[in-house]
Amino acid sequence: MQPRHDNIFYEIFKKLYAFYGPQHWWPAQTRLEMIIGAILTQNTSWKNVEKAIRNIKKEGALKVRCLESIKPAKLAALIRSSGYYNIKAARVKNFIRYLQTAYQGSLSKMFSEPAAFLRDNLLSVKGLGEETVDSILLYGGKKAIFVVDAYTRRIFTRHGLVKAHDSYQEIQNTFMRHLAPDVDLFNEYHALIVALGKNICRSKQPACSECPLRNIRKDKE
DNA sequence: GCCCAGGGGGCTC
DNA sequence: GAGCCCCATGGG
Repeated sequence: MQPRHDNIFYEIFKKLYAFYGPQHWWPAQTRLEMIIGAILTQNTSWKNVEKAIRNIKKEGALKVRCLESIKPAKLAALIRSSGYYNIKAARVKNFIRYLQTAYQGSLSKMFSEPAAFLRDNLLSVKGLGEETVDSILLYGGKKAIFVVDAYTRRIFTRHGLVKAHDSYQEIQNTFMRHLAPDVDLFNEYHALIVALGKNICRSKQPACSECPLRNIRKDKE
């Protein structure tokens, strides 16, 4: 099925973009920093992650070699502000080990893999779930993979565009059926959904009066 | 004091 | 496959 450029998924994107403007995701200087950030931000506000990343940088440890040799307890101390620091230290180490083993520590080699293949492999790394892996693929690898998060589920369920009990995969497929595989579009769309979720759609009420999506219609489906 | 944040794993049934 | 619990800090 060819995605049409006039369906409600595009309409919502346009509304959000007009309201919030470009979000400039992912806020990281390197791909490695992006990936570490994706792990650290699991169920954690980005503010707390920024401090953790600053600490790793200050230590001069934001390099594959350093992250490989650093002791888990030391890494945990550096990322303390991001919460779940013991688990996340282990998750970072798990990823680094995978990167070393499969790609000799080269992110360029890793990202040269086909997206579907890389997705499956990253999902087998303990501590990398669907949202984290898809973020890495989209924002780190520039692959056209749509990232689904809790806001996406909440907001689009509220608008009747996904079913309440749809799986992650089903929601992702819904978006990718309706949108052209465009990295920049997927990048901005997910970031805009987060912007909306953070601002005014936190409540469980259906559409507050200031919501940029308050007049959205679903008769274009 | 409460609730939540840019989740994921493990366990139970 | 769905429903819990655990991980843990920091900000509102």
